[in-house]
Amino acid sequence: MSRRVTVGLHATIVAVTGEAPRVLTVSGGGADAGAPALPFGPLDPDRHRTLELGLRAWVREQTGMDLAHVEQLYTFGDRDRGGAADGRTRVIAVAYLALVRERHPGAGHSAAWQPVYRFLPWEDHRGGEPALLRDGIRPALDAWIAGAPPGAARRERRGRADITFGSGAAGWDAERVLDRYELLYEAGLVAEARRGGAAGVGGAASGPAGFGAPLAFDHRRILATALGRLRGKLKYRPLVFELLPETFTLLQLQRTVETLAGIRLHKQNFRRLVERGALVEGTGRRAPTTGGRPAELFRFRREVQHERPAPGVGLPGLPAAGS
Amino acid sequence: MSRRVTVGLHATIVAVTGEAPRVLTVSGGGADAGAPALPFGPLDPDRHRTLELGLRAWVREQTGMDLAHVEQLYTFGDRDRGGAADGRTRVIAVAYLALVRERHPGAGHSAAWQPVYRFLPWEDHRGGEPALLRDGIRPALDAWIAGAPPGAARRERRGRADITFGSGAAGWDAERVLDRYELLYEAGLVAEARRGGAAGVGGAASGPAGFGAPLAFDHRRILATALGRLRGKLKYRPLVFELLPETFTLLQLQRTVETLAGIRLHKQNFRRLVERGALVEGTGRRAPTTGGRPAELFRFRREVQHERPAPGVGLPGLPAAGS
DNA sequence: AGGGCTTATGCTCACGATTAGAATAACGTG
DNA sequence: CACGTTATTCTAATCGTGAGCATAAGCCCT
Repeated sequence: MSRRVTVGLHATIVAVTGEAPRVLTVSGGGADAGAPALPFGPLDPDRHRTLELGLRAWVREQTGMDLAHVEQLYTFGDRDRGGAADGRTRVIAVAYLALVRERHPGAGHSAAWQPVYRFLPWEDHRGGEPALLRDGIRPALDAWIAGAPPGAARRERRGRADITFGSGAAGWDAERVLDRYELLYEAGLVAEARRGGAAGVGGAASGPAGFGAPLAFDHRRILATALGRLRGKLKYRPLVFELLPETFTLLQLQRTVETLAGIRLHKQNFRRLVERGALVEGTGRRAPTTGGRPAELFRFRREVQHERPAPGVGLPGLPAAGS
Repeated sequence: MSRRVTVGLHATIVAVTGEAPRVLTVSGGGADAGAPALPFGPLDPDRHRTLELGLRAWVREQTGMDLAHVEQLYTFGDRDRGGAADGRTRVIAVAYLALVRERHPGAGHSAAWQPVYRFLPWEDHRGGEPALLRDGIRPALDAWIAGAPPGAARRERRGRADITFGSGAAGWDAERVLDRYELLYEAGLVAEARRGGAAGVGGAASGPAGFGAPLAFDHRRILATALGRLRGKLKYRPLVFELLPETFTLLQLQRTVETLAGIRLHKQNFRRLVERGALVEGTGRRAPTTGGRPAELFRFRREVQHERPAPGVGLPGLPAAGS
């Protein structure tokens, strides 16, 4: 007879502390060699009036945390995506992104904050291109490209690698996080690729470890989706402020954006964009000094959302939207 | 006992013919007074290996059409979203956007192409602001605003109306299709709002008809999501070419973009952007004349996708992305 | 054949926005 | 009080866009 369908609700909960973006994880499921997992739980059609409410309930239960900003990311439903306890249930995953300010993992829970760049180390370009990219990933990709039959197939692989990892004429596109993860997956360069095919086969793979730390199930794919979406949305929605305290200095704001975008920004121009966009207003107060001239504390002007069509912090490449 | 969960796969299939964007509909479900519906069907966990394959299977069955470009839009899961035959099944809807070139509704099927702007008439600004907006919607929204208690609540409503319908300082933002539909829904200005609350209550509402033609279930919300996504994505992905024949004139290309974006564009500048972006290449041939100097036929350069990070057709407001 | 209409295509000019960096201000410390 | 550090202001060069003028190349008509 027909298999049952279950809908799982998955949360990518992101905070920024100590100049690193962090994601909240719980201890992972059995078959996946104990890799950490994102908080998740099945939709209860009786108790959960909406998907988002169900997600919030599960997160509260598993991490003791109440979410503020929540948005839906994507729905994953491949038969072999894993996540089914037995083979008789088809598990669909609806993934969400949540942004939180502080890092209180809620006492009495096993949840822990992990640096996002542990799982996606090739995404952090704040100190220039990571060595892992030059010494590890690009050579491995070159081998993968060379592994295709000459001609169209090989050109195809090279084209994809060039555009996603910014090797060609075009530079690094910070938003293509998911494209990069999926390319590495296809090339067999992340551990999850070797759990491959049939769900429940489990067990760690032999051979080289793969780049970055793995997550349970397809949760690293979800994380990549989340980071890509977040990076893209920073440009036209004032999302950063969900991650910052009530008042902050412009440098704090800039560092938070840089942390998420994984690139460094020009200080003076960043300030100008933020101020011209009227995203913030100065409180008279100044921040405790950290070695130099004390900075003024600013506050997010929530009104912008009702004034301008696409308020966001400027990221290079794309000029600020909404004249 | 626990209700069952079903996953529905919904397709918003869009084509552009005769200077109008069109969406493929099938004859609607019973409870909704025969309003047309989008093609959809439940995920079969045994037969459908992926959600997208399931969608394609349902579309082929209901419309005889094979889809090329397909992308996921959003997953709707509110308990009261309708779509359940009985009250004992919880129906989650995964919505997709598909783009097709021609308009062959597949013989022997009840499917039919409907102009998108029949359902969202306030979205077509190619001939200036539609009269419906000035004479119908804005006054109705003003009444809705005035219906809130004075103070914060009323300011809140006015702010939302201003930003979504572009009444304030900021102009019309073509991408906010979903925001506008949801505002009209909340204000009770679309027919679906009166089917309200409990699923299956059905029956047409009394009172004024509401703006635009309704669709079954929450399918107009899905359509609004699709149009908004499409408008946004035109800017940084070469999606238009999925809707055009193999060769086309630059004016055809421009008209197709205008049709979807719902606004008119400056001809010379549009050409410049398309050509500078190297999105197209001229074939030597020229199109059959339509009254003036014959135009050259162009072809989409598929290679761009492997050259530039964000190739798309230029839309005003936002400069073309990807230096 | 030539004038007039229509659409295509090429080009210019003004303006606003962005990039990059110099210059100056304000604080703590030795 | 000079120095290191961070904040903040300002400038110059460059690029991209918005708008419109001018020219080209077909058709139709007289």
